[in-house]
Amino acid sequence: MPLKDIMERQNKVLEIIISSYVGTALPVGSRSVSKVIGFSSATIRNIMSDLEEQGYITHPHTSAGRIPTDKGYRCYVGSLMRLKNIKTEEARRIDEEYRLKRKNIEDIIKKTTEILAGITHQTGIVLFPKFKRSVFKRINLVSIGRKKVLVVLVASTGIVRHFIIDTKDDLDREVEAITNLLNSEYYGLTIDGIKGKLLRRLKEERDSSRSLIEEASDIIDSMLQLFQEDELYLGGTSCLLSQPEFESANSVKSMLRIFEDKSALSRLMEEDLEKEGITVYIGKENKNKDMQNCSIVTSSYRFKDEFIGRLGIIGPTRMEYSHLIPAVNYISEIVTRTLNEFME
Amino acid sequence: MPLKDIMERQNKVLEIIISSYVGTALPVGSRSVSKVIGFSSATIRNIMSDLEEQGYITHPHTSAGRIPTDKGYRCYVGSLMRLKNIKTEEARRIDEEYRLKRKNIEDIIKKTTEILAGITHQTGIVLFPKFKRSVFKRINLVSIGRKKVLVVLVASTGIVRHFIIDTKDDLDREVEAITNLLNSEYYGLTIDGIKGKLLRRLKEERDSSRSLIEEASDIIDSMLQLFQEDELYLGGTSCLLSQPEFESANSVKSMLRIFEDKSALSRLMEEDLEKEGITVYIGKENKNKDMQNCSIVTSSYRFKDEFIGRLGIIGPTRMEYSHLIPAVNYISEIVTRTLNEFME
DNA sequence: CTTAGCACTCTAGGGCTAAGAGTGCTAAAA
DNA sequence: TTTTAGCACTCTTAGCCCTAGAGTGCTAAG
Repeated sequence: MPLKDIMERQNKVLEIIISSYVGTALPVGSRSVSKVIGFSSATIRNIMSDLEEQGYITHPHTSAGRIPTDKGYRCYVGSLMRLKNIKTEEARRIDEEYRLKRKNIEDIIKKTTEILAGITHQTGIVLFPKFKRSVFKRINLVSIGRKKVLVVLVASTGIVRHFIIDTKDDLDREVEAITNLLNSEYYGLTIDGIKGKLLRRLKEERDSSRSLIEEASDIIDSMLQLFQEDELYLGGTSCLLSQPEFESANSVKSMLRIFEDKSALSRLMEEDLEKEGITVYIGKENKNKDMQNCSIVTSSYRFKDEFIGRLGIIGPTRMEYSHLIPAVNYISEIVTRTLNEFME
Repeated sequence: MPLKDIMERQNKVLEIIISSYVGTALPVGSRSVSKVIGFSSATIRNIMSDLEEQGYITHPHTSAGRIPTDKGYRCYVGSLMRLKNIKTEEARRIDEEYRLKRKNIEDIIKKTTEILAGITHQTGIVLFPKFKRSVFKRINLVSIGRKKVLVVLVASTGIVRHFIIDTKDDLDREVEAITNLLNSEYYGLTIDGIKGKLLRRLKEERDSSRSLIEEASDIIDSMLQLFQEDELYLGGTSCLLSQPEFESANSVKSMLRIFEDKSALSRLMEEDLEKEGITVYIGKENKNKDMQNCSIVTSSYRFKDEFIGRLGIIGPTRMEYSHLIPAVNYISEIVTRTLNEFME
């Protein structure tokens, strides 16, 4: 038999093993594969033996069937798998959710985690839009007490951030002037742009209207601090736990550690922010130890052709990639559309 | 022996059982109690038998020591327990955390969940200050596009909420007028007050400056919606899980369900909002099934003598009440002070 | 009322066994 | 040369029995 056919048969067997294991979480024996593919169980055993040698599948123990390795899943996701179209029923449900008017971006993002979880039955993850990356649209200072000013920032993406600062002097009268100054000076710049421009200004105008500039400088400092923060939202953390891989308390705990210390997840998503399309990390491909039994499927969403955030799911490596990858993709497109529509 | 002494000895034994069990999570045998109290193990067994009959302790099985029942803990918390003073080291740590300048209330509240968890080694819970209950201080409308207005609300407590509304007309010019109108009309009222006043206004001025009033009405509607939401923050969800009661995956899952569906917890805390001092719910005293292996210790925090929110901890019924109750109390006092100072 | 003594109960853990699932190898069949 | 049938082998799982140990409850004596 020519080499091509051997490969093809191996692939077919691997595919059968994976799709069976993904559904049942039970090791797959040669007999059950033989029923699907037509060859005898002995032949299948030979093929399986080859697949195991090449590292695509393993044994939990001698007398058990085979289960896919991370490498097996990777091969499946990379070439074997046929992506399924998202079900019209699901698409309808998603569309419906986003058709409802939302009152701010936080609202949209939080809802998105729930939708991700609801559709995929995994835990939904959304990295909040990066304020840092979006351009500055509007600042408003509101005096709310003696020497207390509320600063409200609006980015072009519609993200709003606010913080309260204590000013050196009572600024009640000057609030409007500073607001106007900041707005006209910095409109349309990114945060980095604002910072640069501010520093130049400070050098040029050492003497004139000093206190105003100083106050503005304080405000920008607070802003910069505020934007360092990553915000990561999770949804459907408990629906995951009905999966058999979380029968042991230990695996549940490592999952919880992931959920609680969000920094690892958020770093991971941030690194891939600029990546077009879907990214999949399978098991050991994750650097974080707690995540090495998990797969993570993510995709970035955009605002006016700029990637501003990323969303996806995390679950056991045994997940229905062929179905979930299109789902994540679809949701990221809808989020993109919704955010763009939200700001017209 | 007079009745009083019998009672006293029973109490003493119950206290020993509880404080031992709280520390080790191991059933307490008669011999170990006898070592502490001086009587022989046989005597202790008699006393234990009485305590069991009265429902304060049980057996996991015949040949095991005793463990406290919910009723036992209740009795301990209600009368037996001697509250310990908070350790100066802990108090110092807490004070330090709150001395750092925070940039907004969300920040303070989130930090508080972490501090609660860090000090008590349970999961920290904070019910966000009720916007509904605080009086209106400042509203700001910011035009951020054609027919899009950002509404920023500031309550006297310093809580800030924002939402974006679509207006019927392009309001760019009128934004300031509406802002001023709303500010002067409604300053110092609660939400309910604003609603009432608005409705009266609408009736009186059927003809004059109609569109203005209509716009204002829209805004208030969105506001009212926004304040229905409860916000509950949790911290230290995974530190709990090192406790032996969470060895079984099932118990972990029911805990996760509590964490994920926050509405039950938040309802519970809201109900007790007006209660002075510490509230403790032990095991079956909780109506929610998932919580029946847990105890919840909470206390309200205030703004200017008004209860505005509530904070506390949730953990296994086996917790060090004598130590944790003062800790929760202390933190609620510090949060009260911090919030009041934050707005002077 | 307290205590010593003793029989009794129950759990946890180890060792053993049998059933079942699935493999790997070999030799025969296609 | 590839496929298949057959069979011995391995390993897990569940159940069973047993023992050691912890702790009780009861009784009778102090």
